[in-house]
Amino acid sequence: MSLIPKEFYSRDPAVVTRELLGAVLVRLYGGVRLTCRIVETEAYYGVEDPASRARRGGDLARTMYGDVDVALVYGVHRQWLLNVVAHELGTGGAVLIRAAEPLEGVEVMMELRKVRCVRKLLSGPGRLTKALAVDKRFHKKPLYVSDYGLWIEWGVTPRPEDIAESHRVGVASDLSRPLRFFLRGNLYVSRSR
DNA sequence: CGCCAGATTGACT
DNA sequence: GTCAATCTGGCGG
Repeated sequence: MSLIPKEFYSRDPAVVTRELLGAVLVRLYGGVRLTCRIVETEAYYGVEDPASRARRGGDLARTMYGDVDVALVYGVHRQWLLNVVAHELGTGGAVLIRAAEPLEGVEVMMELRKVRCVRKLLSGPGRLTKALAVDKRFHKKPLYVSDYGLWIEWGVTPRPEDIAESHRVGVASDLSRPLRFFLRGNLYVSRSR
C-alpha cells in the first residue's frame, strides 16, 4: 500500500472529496492496524460556504486556509469529527470523512466503540473517530506521512456508476450543489435522517 | 469566564 | 419519528 501524496489535496474540495471514496484510512493504535475503506464523504469550502466552519473564524478557519493534507479535528455534540484540509492555492476547504467500511482490526474497533455490530462501527462521522481512537491530538497533523499513526492510502477506485451524491447531512443552510458523495448501496454508509 | 449554536448519536415513544 | 445529552470552539464582557 502507498500513501496518497500531498498534491492530491491541492485541488477543488469537491473533486478531492469524490476521489477519496475507496481510499483506505489507516490508524496505527498500540501496534495494531485499524484500517477501513472510505465510503462516504462531504466537501466544505471556505468563508463563501454557509455551512463551513471557516465562517466562524478562529483556528479552524485558519486551518482550512492553511496547509493541505493535514487533519482538521473539531468537536461537536461531544463527538470528534475528522476532516482533511483540501483546497486550491489561495482558498479554503476540507473533506469530512463521514463513514467507512471496516477492514483490519475489527475486534479492537468494537472495543473502542463498545458495540458488537459491524455495520454500526464506522457508519457516521462521530462513530468513525471513536472506533479509530482519533481525537484532538491529531488536529493539524499531516496525513501524508505515517509518523503520527494516522494516514490515508490509495485503495480500489470505485466505478463512476457506483458513486452517488446528495446534499450534505445536518447543515442548516446548504449550497445548491450536492457535496456529499457515497458508494451506492454500500452497507456502511451512514443512515440519512 | 459565561453563553450558545452545532458537519451527532442512541435511547425511547 | 422525537429528543436530550452535556462537549467544543468562538465570541463578548
